[in-house]
Amino acid sequence: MAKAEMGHDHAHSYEAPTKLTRNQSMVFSALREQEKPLTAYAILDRLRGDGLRAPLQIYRALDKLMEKGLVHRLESLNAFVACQHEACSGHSTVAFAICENCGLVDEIEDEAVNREIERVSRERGFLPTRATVELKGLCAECR
Amino acid sequence: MAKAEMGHDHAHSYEAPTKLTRNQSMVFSALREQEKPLTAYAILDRLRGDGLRAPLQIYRALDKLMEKGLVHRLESLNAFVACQHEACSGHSTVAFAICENCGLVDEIEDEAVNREIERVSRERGFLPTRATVELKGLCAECR
DNA sequence: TCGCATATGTTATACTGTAACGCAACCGTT
DNA sequence: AACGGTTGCGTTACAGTATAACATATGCGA
Repeated sequence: MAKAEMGHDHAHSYEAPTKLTRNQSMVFSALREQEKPLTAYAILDRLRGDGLRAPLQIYRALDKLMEKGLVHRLESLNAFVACQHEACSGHSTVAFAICENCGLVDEIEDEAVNREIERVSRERGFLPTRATVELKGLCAECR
Repeated sequence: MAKAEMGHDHAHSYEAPTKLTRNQSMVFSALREQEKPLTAYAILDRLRGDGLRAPLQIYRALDKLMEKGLVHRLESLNAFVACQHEACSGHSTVAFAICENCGLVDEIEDEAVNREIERVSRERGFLPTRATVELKGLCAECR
């Protein structure tokens, strides 16, 4: 994955792997250290010692990290989690299985689920650009 | 008191239609008059003329309406929409196709999508209690 | 270098949702 | 009808989530 750190030649076919800024890498680290999803304000609390003070600093970093596919937002929790794959470039839909007991999140990429979502959209003439699939329940450890 | 969580097959009949309270029916009417989802505060604004003043009045009514299956919450919008079926109180998962152009929402109940979600959960030992499936894109009219 | 796009810092504010309290209406039992 | 439990209602205050607006700084390409 070490790629084009010194962007000299722009082959525009893949997404450009840009280096993270200081705030972005602090926010990303905070999320990676935690297995569980964190709200923006929880991230802020962890980073106050590192000089971050305002929610906007967190939200801006999160926006960029999501663009890069390094972080996902869990709509049903208003929280954010580090991608468990190698940077989901965002093309394929991912589902999240969220344990209501321990809080762990499993990131699921499943071909058949995506295919059925595509089919049901097509059947209705709906042209999807983004899908949110979040399951709440009990994980294998907690059930 | 305990209702069956799954496999409750009232295909067409509506079940135990408890009467709505005054606030509940005002909130429900506000949602039905609108094709599009409304936030709690948008509902409140529409009902100020009818004597409602506080967000909590809206949220309490919404909670009950969701319990009854008359209203759904759209997590990705922080908004609420009237059920398009006859009270989805059967706990089958519904998906929502949300048009990013016109704001219309199509409520989709699809067997195959649900089956694949069940399967992928089972494969990972995850025991789901609730699923959120929300698609963003362009509806048939707007594409 | 200049110029532009992006990143940052800060303050203030908007939007979304609950806690806690007391009172009122309803309902099933005496 | 009186009691007592449950649910609903109204209000104030507040917690939690997210963005607007503005100013400054930093990096990078022409």
